[in-house]
Amino acid sequence: MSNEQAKNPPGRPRSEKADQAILQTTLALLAEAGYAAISFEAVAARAGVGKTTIYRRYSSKEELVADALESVRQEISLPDTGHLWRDIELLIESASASTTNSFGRQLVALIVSTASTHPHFAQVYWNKYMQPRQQAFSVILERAKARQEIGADIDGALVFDLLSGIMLYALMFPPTTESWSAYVRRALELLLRGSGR
Amino acid sequence: MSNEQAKNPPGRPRSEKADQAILQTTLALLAEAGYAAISFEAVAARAGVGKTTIYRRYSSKEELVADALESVRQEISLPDTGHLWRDIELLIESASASTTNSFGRQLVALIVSTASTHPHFAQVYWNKYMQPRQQAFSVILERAKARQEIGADIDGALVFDLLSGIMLYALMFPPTTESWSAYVRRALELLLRGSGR
Amino acid sequence: MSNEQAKNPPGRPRSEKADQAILQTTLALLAEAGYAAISFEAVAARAGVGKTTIYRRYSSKEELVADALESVRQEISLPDTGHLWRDIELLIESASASTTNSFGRQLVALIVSTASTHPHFAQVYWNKYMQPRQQAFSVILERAKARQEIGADIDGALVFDLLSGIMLYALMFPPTTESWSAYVRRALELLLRGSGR
Amino acid sequence: MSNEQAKNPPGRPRSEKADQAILQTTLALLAEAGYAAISFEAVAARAGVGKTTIYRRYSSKEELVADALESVRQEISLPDTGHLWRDIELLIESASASTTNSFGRQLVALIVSTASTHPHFAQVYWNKYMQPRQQAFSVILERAKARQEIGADIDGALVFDLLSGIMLYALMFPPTTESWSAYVRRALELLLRGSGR
DNA sequence: TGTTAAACGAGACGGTACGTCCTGTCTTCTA
DNA sequence: TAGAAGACAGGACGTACCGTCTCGTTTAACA
Repeated sequence: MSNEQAKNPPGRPRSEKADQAILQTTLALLAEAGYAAISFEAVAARAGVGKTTIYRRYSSKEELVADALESVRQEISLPDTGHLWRDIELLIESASASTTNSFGRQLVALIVSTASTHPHFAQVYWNKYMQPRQQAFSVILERAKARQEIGADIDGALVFDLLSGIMLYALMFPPTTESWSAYVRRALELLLRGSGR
Repeated sequence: MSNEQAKNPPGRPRSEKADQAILQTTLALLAEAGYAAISFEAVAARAGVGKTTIYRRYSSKEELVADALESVRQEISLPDTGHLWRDIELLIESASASTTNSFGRQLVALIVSTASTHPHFAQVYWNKYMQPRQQAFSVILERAKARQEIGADIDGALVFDLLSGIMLYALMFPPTTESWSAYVRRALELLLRGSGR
Repeated sequence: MSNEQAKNPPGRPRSEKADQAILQTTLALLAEAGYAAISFEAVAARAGVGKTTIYRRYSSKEELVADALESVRQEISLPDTGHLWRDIELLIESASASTTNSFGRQLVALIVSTASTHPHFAQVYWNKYMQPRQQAFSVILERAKARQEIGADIDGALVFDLLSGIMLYALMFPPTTESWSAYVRRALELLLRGSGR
Repeated sequence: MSNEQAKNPPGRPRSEKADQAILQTTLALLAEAGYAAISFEAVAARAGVGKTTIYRRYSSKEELVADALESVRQEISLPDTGHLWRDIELLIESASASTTNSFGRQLVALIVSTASTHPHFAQVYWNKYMQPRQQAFSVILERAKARQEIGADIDGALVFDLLSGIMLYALMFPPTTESWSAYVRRALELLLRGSGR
């Protein structure tokens, strides 16, 4: 077949070094000064790269940042202590840990900021960060079902979504009468109440 | 008493007309072209007002928009059909209605966009838009408790928050396998399941 | 007769104190920071006076400054040593003295700056500063004529004008090969050469 | 040799077209509306050029105008009729001609206005406009000396300066009892009196 | 081993918006 | 009715980025 093998285009190939410099600079700026501080001009200057070189790769700030995020390695640990609550506890703790550092905070803020205006952006975040966690959560609930800690009819994904939703919500409108974590725990209890734990 | 009567400050008082022109122009731009299209320059030009006049009142775009939002009249209807589900249905419908028009959409997007970077912003939105609805929701649940449709121990505010949270969440990460409303309904059912409806 | 006596206008009379404050502040600013630094705003602020109060008196920056200049007391000394050259020497020295201090320098610069665009301005300067000196110079030359130091047909005013002219000229285009005063002296010699000194 | 050949700097070179547009617009504004009407904003708008493009070249209005003046072509005609007075007559006439048009008037006014505050400005004017005329004048006097119309000891440059000076002076303080040209002629006669014409 | 064609860094281009300053006018309260 | 205080519409200032463009210079695959 003709295009089975991607033929090398003529001319000088894209510089891998420039790729790296651009992405790393983008992530660095994101962590240090936030999304608003990212501009093609700033990235180019700091990465020691021409503006054209960036425009050739990305046609908007969002594309650039999305790609930078995609390049970050993520590892999800899947706790398995044999007890539903302890597993969940560990999961939340791990999520919390990756959100409290400077980069994580900026990242969440960024997602919230641009989810509405740049859906593609949220898509990347979903695939890369949320979905794996949703699946991990589901696995944990399946194990709990097998141990008959909770009812078999409960929808793990939905519980995860509700939990994520209220975390998001609490981020925008922080609870005033109790701590953030107490609030989330209360929500979790409500969610699992009917499930005969 | 000394400061019982607020004394007029010296000098020409702020122009009420300018106040109005600024706020209305801001809201108009928000509805028409979105938050990003709002600039002091644009508002000044369209409102027929000097830039200085705006800067005298607001020191940032966010302050300006926050004040504009605060100036919008909001009315919450409190349905009372005698049936929990029908009441909730009506409430959701009304919320949905005020979100589907151009201005509402821009507004929600804006809140989500800036909640993290400008907490004050979210505060205004909470006081003006969310809290009244939370209270309305609580009233409806109280009535349902009185009719023994649901258990007396359920926390209306928390349910409202969880519901709002998942709506927000679904806005950022739209469900792929089912419709938005079906998804929300499923969540609501899960929430009220343990409550002996 | 009706208007023989300037009738007091109704209402509050103009404040003498404000008059003074305005003029002095104007002169101070002129000496300190130059003509360009003078603005109605700046004068008002520093004089502790409303902008309106200044606008009521002067309709342009030039009027204001012209009036301020007019308020400065000037004294011309008329040297009479019995020798033409010594008299001229003293006159030049005195003129030079009143030009070398900060205020004098600013003043001359100002006149040069605005002579073309604001003739009225130069008029004030002429009446107040130049004419008296021209007359003093003429008197000195008349005395020299009486002593037969110079010919009777020489036009003192014209010589003064030529001398002033070249001083002005030398101010704009400073001589490069000799000192300012040597240059002026050379000119003076040329001017009086034909006059049998 | 190393720097014999000026190496091209990296990056896109300055646009010659923009250079021209800026200078011509500056001269046009100067001729039409005077120095005060020149603003970076106005020049940019009318020249169809970004403000930045002008700021990249000039850091002040004065620099800009100085360069614009420097770009104007000037030709000095050197009359040679064989008679001193007729030559001078022609020279003055030519100088007068180039000063009576709109541009010339603005130009002289400008020089006078800013000579004191922006010496560099006067420098350009001197090199470009005055010096050539001073030299032409000297040549004419030299010829007159050769013809023995005037004494050999007369300093042409100084006479020129005195003449220029009184013209300048008469511009600032116009003669009240006689015409401008009669006044200048009288001065010229005084200057050349001792020279046995 | 050259040729060639695209990518590269650098930086200028026409623009838009920023936030500050000043202008000349106006509107209020106080004296 | 003058005065101080200060708000008003307007407009220029000088700066920062935008997204596009034009340079001279690599850099590798193809001829």
